[in-house]
Parts: sequence; C-alpha cells; structure tokens
Amino acid sequence: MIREGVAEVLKKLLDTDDIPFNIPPQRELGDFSSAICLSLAKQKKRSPMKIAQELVELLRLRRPAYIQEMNISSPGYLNFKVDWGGLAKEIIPRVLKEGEFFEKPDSRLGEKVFIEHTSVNPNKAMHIGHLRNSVLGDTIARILKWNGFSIEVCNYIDDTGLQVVEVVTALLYLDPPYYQEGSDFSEIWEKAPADQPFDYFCWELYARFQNETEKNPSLLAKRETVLHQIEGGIHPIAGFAKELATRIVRSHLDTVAQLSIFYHLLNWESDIIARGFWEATFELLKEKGTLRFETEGPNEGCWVVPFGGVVETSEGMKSLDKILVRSNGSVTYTGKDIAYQLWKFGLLKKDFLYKRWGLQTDGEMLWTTARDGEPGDRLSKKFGHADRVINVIDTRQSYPQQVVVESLRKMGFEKEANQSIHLAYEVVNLSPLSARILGMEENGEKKAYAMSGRSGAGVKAKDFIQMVKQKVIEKADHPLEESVASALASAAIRYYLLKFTLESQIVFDFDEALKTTGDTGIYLEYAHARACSILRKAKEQKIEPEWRDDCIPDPLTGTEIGLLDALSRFSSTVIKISKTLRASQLTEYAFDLATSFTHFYEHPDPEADVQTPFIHLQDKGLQTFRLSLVKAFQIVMGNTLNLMGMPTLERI
RNA sequence: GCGCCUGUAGCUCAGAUGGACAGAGCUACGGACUUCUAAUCCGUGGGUCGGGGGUUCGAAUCCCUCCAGGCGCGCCA
Repeated sequence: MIREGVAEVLKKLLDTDDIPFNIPPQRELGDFSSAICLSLAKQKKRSPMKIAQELVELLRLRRPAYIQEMNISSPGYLNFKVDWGGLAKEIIPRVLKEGEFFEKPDSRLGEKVFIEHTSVNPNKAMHIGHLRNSVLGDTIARILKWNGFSIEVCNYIDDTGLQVVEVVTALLYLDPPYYQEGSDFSEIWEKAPADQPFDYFCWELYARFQNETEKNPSLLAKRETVLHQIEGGIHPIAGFAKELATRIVRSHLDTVAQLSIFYHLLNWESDIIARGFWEATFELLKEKGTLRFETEGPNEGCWVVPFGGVVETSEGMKSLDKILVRSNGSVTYTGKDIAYQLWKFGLLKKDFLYKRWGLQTDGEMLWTTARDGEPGDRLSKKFGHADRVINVIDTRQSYPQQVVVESLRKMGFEKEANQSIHLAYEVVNLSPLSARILGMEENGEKKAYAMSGRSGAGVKAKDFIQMVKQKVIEKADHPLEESVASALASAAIRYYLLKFTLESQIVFDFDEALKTTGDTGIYLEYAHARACSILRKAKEQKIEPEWRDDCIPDPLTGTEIGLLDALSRFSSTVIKISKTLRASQLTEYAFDLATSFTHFYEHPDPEADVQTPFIHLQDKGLQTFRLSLVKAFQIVMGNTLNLMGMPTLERI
C-alpha cells in the first residue's frame, strides 16, 4: 500500500517500470528507502545526489499517500518516513469493514486457469513427496482464485499405466487363489484384509511384486498379458483394474481431504484413450507438419517430434528427438500428454464424457470423466478451454514437459505454448536417520535417500498426518480437542511443505518435520487463536470498541508500527505470488505477520517497564485502537491462513 | 559428453527485479508466567555467502571458470 503509492508517482516522474525499495541501515533515516537515483545516475549522466534532490522537490508537490517526510542521504538514497497514523486511519477501518474481501482484486471474468496437481499413480498409498505436490498445487489455486482468476483444479488419474498393471497382476497372480478366466473376482478382492486400508495393502503388494519378479520371471509374462487386457478395455480384467484404481483414488482423496485439498475434476487416462484424443492429436500433428516418420536410424519405424537429431554421448549414439508413436504402433506417455494439453486449452475437437463423482467435505461437487457420462455441452459448466495451464509436476519431468510445450509451439499454438506453465519443484527425500527408522538400507555416505514406491520405501502420508497429530497432542500443555489436534496437524504439515523454495530439495527428517515451536504452522495458528482470545475476553467484559479516527495514538509505538507495516504488505505479497507462483513467499509473509503481532502483544509499549493488557487499559481511546488493531490482525491473518489452506482456529 | 538445479551461522532454511554493517528458526547459555494463551518473549554467542576471476559507484544476487552434490538426457510413465 505504502510503497506502491510512492512507486506509482516515481514511475510517472521517471518513466521507469522498476522502482526498487529497501530498508535503510538506521531507523532515523526513514522507514524505507530507494536507490533508484544511483542506478539512474549513469544514464542521465548526472550525480545521484542532484537527481535525488530534484526528485524530492517533485515528490513533495505530488505528496504520495502515507508519506510524512522525505530526505536524501549520500550517495543518493531517497529515504521515506511513513505517516503511520495516516496509514492506520485508512487501513484499520477498511480491514474491519471488508473482512475476507480486504484488498481482494476484482474478478477477471473470462480468464481461466487450469491447474493440475496430485496425479499420483492409483496403485498404492500416497507418501509425503506426493503431498508436497498436492499442497503446492492447492495453495497456488487458492491464491489465483483470490486474485480473481476463474480456476479449475484437476487430478489426473493414470489408470492404464504400468504401475496399475503391476498391482493388478500381483493381486491376481502372486498368491492363491489365482484368478481364473471367467470368475467374478470376489475371491480376489477377499485377499485384501479388512483390517488394513486398501491403499496400504497395495503399497506392500506393489513392493512385493518387484521382488517376486526377480525370482519368478513368468510374472513378467503375466504382466504383459494384463497390460494388453487393460489397454484393450474390453476384458473383465480391465473392469477389475478400473475398480482397483477407483478404490485407491478414494483413498487418495480421503488423504488429501485431511489437508483441505479438493478438486473440480478427475481426469482418467483410460478416458483419454477411449475418447480418441490421441487419434485426433495424431492427425493434427501430421497436418501441422510437426511429426516425422523415421525410416532409418535408431528410431526407425517411429513417429517423432524432431528436437536435434542423433548425437554421440559417452553411452553411445542417442536420439534427442522425442518418440510419440513406437515402431509397434503404440503411443508413448508424452504423446498422450500432448493430446491432454491440447484438450486443456480447448484445441482438440474431442471431449470427455462427464459425471458426478460425489460431494466433497468442503461441500463442492467433484466431477469425473467417465465412459457412461454425459457430453460436456449438456452440463451447466464447461471443463477445459483454459487460457492458462499450470501443471504441478516434480522437476525430474522438466524435459518431457518441455517437449509437450515445444510441440504445441511447433503446431503453431504459440499463445498456448506461452501460457503452459510447468510448476516444477524438487522432490522430497529422506534423511539418513529417517531412512534408518523406516528400515531402509543405508550405504552410509548419502545425505539423502529417495523414496521409492517400487521398493516400498517412504513415509506414507496418512501415517505422517497421524504422527504429527500425536506430537501436537503430546506437546500441548493442556488436553486438546480432537478437531483442534487435527487442525493443528494439518496446518503444521502444509506449512512445512510450503515453506521451502521450489528449487529446494526437502530432506525429510522426523525431528525437523514434527517440530511444534518457532517457524512452524503451529506458531501461525497460535498467533491467530491468541488474537481471537483477546477479542473474546474483551467481549466477555463488555468491551466492544467502536472505531474512531481520533483513537489513533501519536506517536505510535514500534511494535504497533511493525504490525501496521505487516498488514499493509498483505495485498502486494499475494499479488506478487500470483505472478511468481512461489508459495514459500506466502509462508514467509505469514510468519512475519504473526511475529509482528506477537511482538505487539508481548510489548505494546516497548519503552515502558510494564506492559498493560489491552483489556485493562484505562485510556479508552488507546484500548479502542489496540483492540481494533488486534481485530485487523485476526482478519488478515485469517485471510492469509485461508490462502495457504490452513484452518483458522479461534482457540487452541 | 550435453542440459537443468543446488552450495549462505553448528543444524534446517529465507534473502524476486544488483543497493547502505548478510536475516530467521532450531541448538547452546542466561533471563521473563498471581497477567489479554509462555506452543510465547527478551538477551548472549555464532558467517571470507563453496573457491577464484570479471562487470559495476556498489555483487549472496549478473557473467566466466573451477570444486562439491542432486536430477534429467528410455520405443518407462
């Protein structure tokens, strides 16, 4: 609010886009400053001090909002002192009045952002690495929605991939009774024990299958058969696989719902195949001249997108070109992904059929693509046809994602290619200690151990949620209600998974992840609940302050100013993140906001020997001001927590 | 071999567009609860920002190079 006002005036005066701001070394110089004159000195061929002097003169005439005083310091810094009283007069009543809509941008009708996240293979339980994906995607969706975009969140279900095939094969043929052609699968389903979650059962089964194939290669032949039966879509095993995947998807949805993560649509790969997306894409690719059929070389007999031909590497000759259709005629994952990306933008003349999956715990309907669904044009809502597409996928898939985007570009869909965003993040690994706790083999040198569904190595998401909940209960100094413990666990986990930058690999360590003090989601919840408690106590004592502009003290104390400053940075922070898509910038802000409040709470009068609780203040004007500031904090903190998908507890 | 990412305090990490003496949490040590919530707060200690060059009035930030680590370069997904 403050800096933006100054920046606006400076931009007009200087005809520049970028106005950098920073904090001066001494508080006496100003509340913030800019080194813009230093960087302009060269191009204007004048001394920075001269430019600064002139600018200050001009700025005094324009009077940017909330600026009390300006000065310059050597070698040419512009320093600004904020009129904190003036800011308080503007911001506090506005927060109180606007509540959850405080600083919310107008909706940008017509701008639709499609976000795909989670997309876990439906053949085993989720682990904490998958959670990072879901939490990132969900948070970005919330932030973009707040910024006025129309959003559609989708979870892609790869139900025809090898991973599902292997679990199906394992369930049918690893242990007796084995599947007999024509049987109704009831005996097969009974193999899953009733006292264990189905996704956990499959987690172990999948890992076991990997081991068993080494001893018993005939299983690989079985796998091959099952693969074709599922791909064909007609054999009863295809139906069985779909049912298995469906059960796992339910488990996944149940898992992420514990962290308040919901979707609009489930997209099944089997439907992409069944609805002929690939055939349409294949025609389009050929029509646009994007594809090449190889008649010689290592890719002989394949349809490829050229990306640099054949090169020599230390491992021999390799092709940089991307194969979309194998020599046996089958389509690769990247091929299907291009088709899917085209659909997301509404560039494909094919569509899914849709039906309702069910109501989610947030009260919203979840839709799914389905063979027996309705055509999209008969629905009240329209899926796909996005202006921008964000795919939340870990960084290991950067190359194939790039291929998808460049293929769109080669097809002439330049605009759509530019609006295709791969939100890449580093994976979650395990610390040596965590790996040891999980019973993984360590080689004693590595700093991080990759989780692996194949070997069954990893911290399962639901286990982790339960552990954090247990820890929260242990660490509390009073008994916690069940719902409060769950809410705190959810907040702690989301915060932990969001606070790292996208490029930062999370080396998961139980001690670190289970922390309940300091820079954690618990701290944020505690600050919010504390504000609620103050307001509740005040109400109980019949103190219900009515805001008046003349209640603003002069001068304000340092901690009051710190809190006002944090409140004023809310909107610019959220707007910035809608561009950078970096959720860690929101946790950073949230922690700063909570810290500012806690400091204000602990030391409202930092210079005084005694700190008087707000509800005991004799000065009713001051009491009104401080309680209003508490209320304003509680609202903005609540809004911030909502954007991160974290609960807003009124008491802990 | 080529490409991408990372290296900041004992540990885990922030430092968008280059700005004034580099920040936080944890840990260690010393303090503060008859009080609006101590899952908190205050204080102390702790750093040649991987090394070396360069650009610049100014570099953790940009360029080059070297070192160390991770990932990718499948007719897997």
